[in-house]
Amino acid sequence: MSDLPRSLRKEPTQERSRLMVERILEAARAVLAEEGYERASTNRVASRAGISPGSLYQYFPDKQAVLSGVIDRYARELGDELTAVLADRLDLPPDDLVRAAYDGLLDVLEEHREYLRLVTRELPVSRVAGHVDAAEQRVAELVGAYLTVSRTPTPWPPAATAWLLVRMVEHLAVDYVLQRPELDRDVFVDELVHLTQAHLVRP
Amino acid sequence: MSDLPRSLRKEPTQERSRLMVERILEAARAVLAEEGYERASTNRVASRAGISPGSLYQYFPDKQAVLSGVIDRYARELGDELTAVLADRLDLPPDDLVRAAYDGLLDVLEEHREYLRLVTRELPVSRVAGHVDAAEQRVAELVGAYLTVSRTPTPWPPAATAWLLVRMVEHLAVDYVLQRPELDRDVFVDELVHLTQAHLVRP
DNA sequence: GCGTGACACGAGTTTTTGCTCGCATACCAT
DNA sequence: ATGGTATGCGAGCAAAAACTCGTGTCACGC
Repeated sequence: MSDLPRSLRKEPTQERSRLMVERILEAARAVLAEEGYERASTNRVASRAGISPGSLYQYFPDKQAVLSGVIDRYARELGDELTAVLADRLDLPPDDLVRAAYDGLLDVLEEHREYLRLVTRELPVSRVAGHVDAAEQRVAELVGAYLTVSRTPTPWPPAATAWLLVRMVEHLAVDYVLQRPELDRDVFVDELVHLTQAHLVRP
Repeated sequence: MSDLPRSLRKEPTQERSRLMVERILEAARAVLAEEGYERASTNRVASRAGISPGSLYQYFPDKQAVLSGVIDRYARELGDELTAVLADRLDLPPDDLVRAAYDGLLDVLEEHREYLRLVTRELPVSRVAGHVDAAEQRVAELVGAYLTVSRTPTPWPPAATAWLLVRMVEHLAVDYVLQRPELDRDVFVDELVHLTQAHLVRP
């Protein structure tokens, strides 16, 4: 029932109200992306959505809940796609797996480039951290589980290795997508694979 | 003289006014760190500094200038220390250089942990980007110059190699300092060195 | 059809924001 | 001392913010 503790003020029951929540979140995303964090006021979001402020507050208890909604949806979406991409490639032979996974990762990030910029550049990280951490956690767990199950020999405890690899690859991949440096994509992916193997395979 | 184009409204000439600018920046830093970005209003900063709003606007043209001042000072400070630490170790034998540099890097970051959290977690990155980019640029240039001068064989153009190394090491080091994972510091530094060499030395 | 609750509205309240301005005080050269 | 300039004050303004509430509309079960 009310399993959304303070994220939504009331459960939308009719179809049009579900659509209303949709419009609000979409408008919030657009305002955030186009006008920045400081100008993302509830009034502006409502106006952009073509609705009245009152309607917004019918579903969201406060401004923070609206922004959280945007981030949450995105983090969940991206987390879903990432874990799906990884899971999809889990049965490949280990030699191809890492490259295929990073290739898929870049695809997903490219696809959500705009949204990625919004969450990582436009919002104060502290407001995003909780939601994004959850998504990162899922990926790190998946990686850790794979390392354990596949009995890949790891130089560190699997959790620590997963931490390092996920952090390293994620940051580099996000920077690559957002900054588009003069660096061929295949060369870049090769390097991610190379670095990963360098960590895993010790002399 | 007026080499601070629009950052300060007027050049503080007397001693007490220089102290006032100081108090404002310190108060802004404290409010930002303790209460977060949204609550960092000019009134609150002035009140925290124990001065009047009017005095704040005597030196800063607008709110943005105050926040910029905080970030700018920090970015400059950190950039100075980082380049100093690196430059200091530039004459070490290449085998020790990288490790010594990363060790120094971690020292500097640890030392500024609070400030680091403020700039990387509390502020919208888009507001920080310009200032931090400058500091990162200095470091990347230094690394690129070293690679060129020392005739270190690089798999990529020096600029691209510098980009990858700086991004990788910086992100991992910042995450390490801010998240304090269960990972021995020496082991971590060793790994940074290992990864660096893995990139530089190709099979 | 019709009544009842869900839904949407938007003018309006209250609070906070960024910022100014007239006036008081402190400083320094003379 | 004295005058002028630099500095500091804080009440207060206009704009914008978050959020409410009384009123009206819709849609669905009966």
